[in-house]
Amino acid sequence: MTPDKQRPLRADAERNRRLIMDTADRLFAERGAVATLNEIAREAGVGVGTVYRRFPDLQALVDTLFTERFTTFLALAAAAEEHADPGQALRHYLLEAAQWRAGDRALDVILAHADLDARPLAGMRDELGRHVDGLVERAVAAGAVREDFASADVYAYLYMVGAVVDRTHDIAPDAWRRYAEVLMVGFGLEQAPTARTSAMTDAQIRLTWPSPSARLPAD
Amino acid sequence: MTPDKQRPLRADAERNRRLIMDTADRLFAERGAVATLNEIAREAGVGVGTVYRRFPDLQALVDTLFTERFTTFLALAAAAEEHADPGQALRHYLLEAAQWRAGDRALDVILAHADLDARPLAGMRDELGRHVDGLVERAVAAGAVREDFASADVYAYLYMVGAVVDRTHDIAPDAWRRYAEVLMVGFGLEQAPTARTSAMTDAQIRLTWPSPSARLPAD
DNA sequence: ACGCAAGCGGATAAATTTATCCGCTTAGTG
DNA sequence: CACTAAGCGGATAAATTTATCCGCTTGCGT
Repeated sequence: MTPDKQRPLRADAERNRRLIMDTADRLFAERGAVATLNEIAREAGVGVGTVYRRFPDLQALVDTLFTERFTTFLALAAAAEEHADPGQALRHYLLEAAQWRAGDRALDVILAHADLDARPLAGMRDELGRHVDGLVERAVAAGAVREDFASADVYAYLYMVGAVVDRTHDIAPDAWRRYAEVLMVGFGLEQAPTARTSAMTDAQIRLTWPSPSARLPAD
Repeated sequence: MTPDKQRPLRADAERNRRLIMDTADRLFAERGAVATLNEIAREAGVGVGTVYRRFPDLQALVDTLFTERFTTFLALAAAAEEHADPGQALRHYLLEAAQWRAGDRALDVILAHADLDARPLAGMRDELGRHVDGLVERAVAAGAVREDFASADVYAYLYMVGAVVDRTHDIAPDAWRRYAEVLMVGFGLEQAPTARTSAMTDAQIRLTWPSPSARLPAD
């Protein structure tokens, strides 16, 4: 067993590492697409070598960025479990998770390139799975949701809300709330269709259609 | 005004054009991502020049492929309007549209690269808009759906079902039906949560998480 | 069956992306 | 302070992608 007791990075190296991650993050958010490691280096004001030394390729950088975020995401699930009422707990989680998804501009890019089977991510995925299973089991047992509601529905919900978020970021930042509500009603988690958020206008929807300009935003 | 009366292509050229389009389609479907024009040429067994002569760049090819498909999509909307019952008409359209989305493996790739503002596509988009507006107005007037239901909700529905479809193509080809139903219930378009399609298993959901292998499928 | 506009193929140029190597600099220990 | 392991930068090589050009071939109207 090789003792991979890797000592901490030198202060300047750690500083650069952070700078590279923050720059990548900003770049991903600004353009809605990944940037090359060379671009990130230029933008961060460090040499390419410095980037490649720390992140062998784009995948490594993306996975690192995602690992950091995933920690927050896990915390949300843990926090939701605090609720005494199982229905509230699940509702709360679904709303917080969607909000997290909506509040992070770089996240869709990162998700599109992450590798959940890669090392520390796989463990976090499994831990998340346990939290979600718990939330779902309790809510179903309490009759707070359709009796056939399953963990898979939570992930599907996130995929669906994510799809709306990705297309409405810049157009109607709160549009996702309407569909989060619709889904919860559909899942029997909420009774009244209260329509807290109204539908997008035709002009707004128009902007969500596929177009190259929607893919390379600021310049 | 230049009379761009472009005479039909020579028979062999037309044949090649079709071959290129079909090959691109197949490649997109197989790999879940766009291929380069040179790859398409090689796979189709024609010279690169032949491809570039007909399609100046990838965008042109994608837009052409999408235009063809969009015709089908418009026909669905027109057919749905036949229903005497406005609720049935809308329900029927939502289901048919989702099914169309689910039944075409190359479609998500094409959608991700299409340019709806480009010429004949813009006109088709507007025509679709008129059909959808009609379906929605009639359904709302008849009280078959939530009174605040809007055209934007139809597009959002498609984005959401599309998100599920894209991740479950190869894993559970019918999974989207469950969420189409959930959304319809949430929109007040259907009363009973009948759960015709059950949720995916944990193992299936696992396969929908982001991973590079999910992006380059067969090899 | 002739003639030629239209079409074809694919070598190759240009641009972009990806990644390495190595001489110079510096943080941090003693 | 001095020494050295760790880190830095960026020129440049390798791989990939994108696109053009032009000599040869062929469909098809007469």
